[in-house]
Amino acid sequence: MGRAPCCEKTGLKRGPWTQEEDELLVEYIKKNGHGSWRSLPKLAGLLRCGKSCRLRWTNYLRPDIKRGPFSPEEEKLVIQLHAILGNRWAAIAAQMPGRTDNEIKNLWNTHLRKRLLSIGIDPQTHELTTISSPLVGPLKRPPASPSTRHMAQWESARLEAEARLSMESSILLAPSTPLPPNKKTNTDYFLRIWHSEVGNSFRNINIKGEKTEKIACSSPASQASVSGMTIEMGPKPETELSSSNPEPESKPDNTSIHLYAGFTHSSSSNEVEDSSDTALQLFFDFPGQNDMSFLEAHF
DNA sequence: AAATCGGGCAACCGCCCAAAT
DNA sequence: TATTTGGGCGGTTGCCCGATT
Repeated sequence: MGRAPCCEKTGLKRGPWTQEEDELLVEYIKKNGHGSWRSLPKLAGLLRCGKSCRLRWTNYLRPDIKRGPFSPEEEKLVIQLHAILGNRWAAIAAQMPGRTDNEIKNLWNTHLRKRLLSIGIDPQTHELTTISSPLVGPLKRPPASPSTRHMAQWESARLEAEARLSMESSILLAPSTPLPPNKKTNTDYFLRIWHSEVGNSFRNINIKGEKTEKIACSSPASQASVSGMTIEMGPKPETELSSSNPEPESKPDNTSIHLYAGFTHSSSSNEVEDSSDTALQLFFDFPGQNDMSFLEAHF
């Protein structure tokens, strides 16, 4: 079953948009909204494919687009979101108001990818591609599935954020100990993403039966009881290492959060080591200090 | 001054998915 | 239920322009 082309290719203009075309498109959308992209070009008096109009609008003409170079903070955010979401540019763009998926994709392909490569970080997995060992020299780390890694990172972020949130709420109960502003941002940021459509899509994938894994946490081993909620951090108990993995929405009970150093994955014990990987470190450090410094140091 | 090279970015292509029929 | 259609997305291309030779 073939698919009909989105529009007639003949007689349509292609290539760069002229100012007149831009004006026609903007004027039409301001008056009528875009409605059906397929019929828009004819109604707006444009000799363009509907797809081309949509692209021009969403990537260039939309009034809420923030143009200009990316700030170091934005670049940092792109790297961190890419570590979680992979090449899902639209999902990354959704977390960065004013930036388009195309812009972010271009930034990644032309700048960030090369930067990561040049400092020995695999831009797809966000892992160090070589680990130097004092005994045997550089070691090649075996690759892990990107989807597996992203799920694990999602889980890590969510659980750490929830743990922080519960700690913060207990701190807030004691007015004499004000909350550090950066901590609040961390929690809100990751919980916001987790509860967005992006996080939801990951939860849905999980429900559909995709492989899941226990989560990572680089926090030191400790245990705290906060407002009736137990937060465990540290090495994972042996009994749980072999158990099947929980669906992200379902915790063992609603009063416990377990943050283990290292995560397991049913298909590969190598991935237990991933808790120390650079991407996670990058991820958890956001957005307090300027952790782009590790990149800047190389350039 | 001219030719070549390389980076950046806008735009296109084709696939996927959900809604409509 | 099967098929069609439109929108959205990610990968890729190709043009433009500044830097270098």
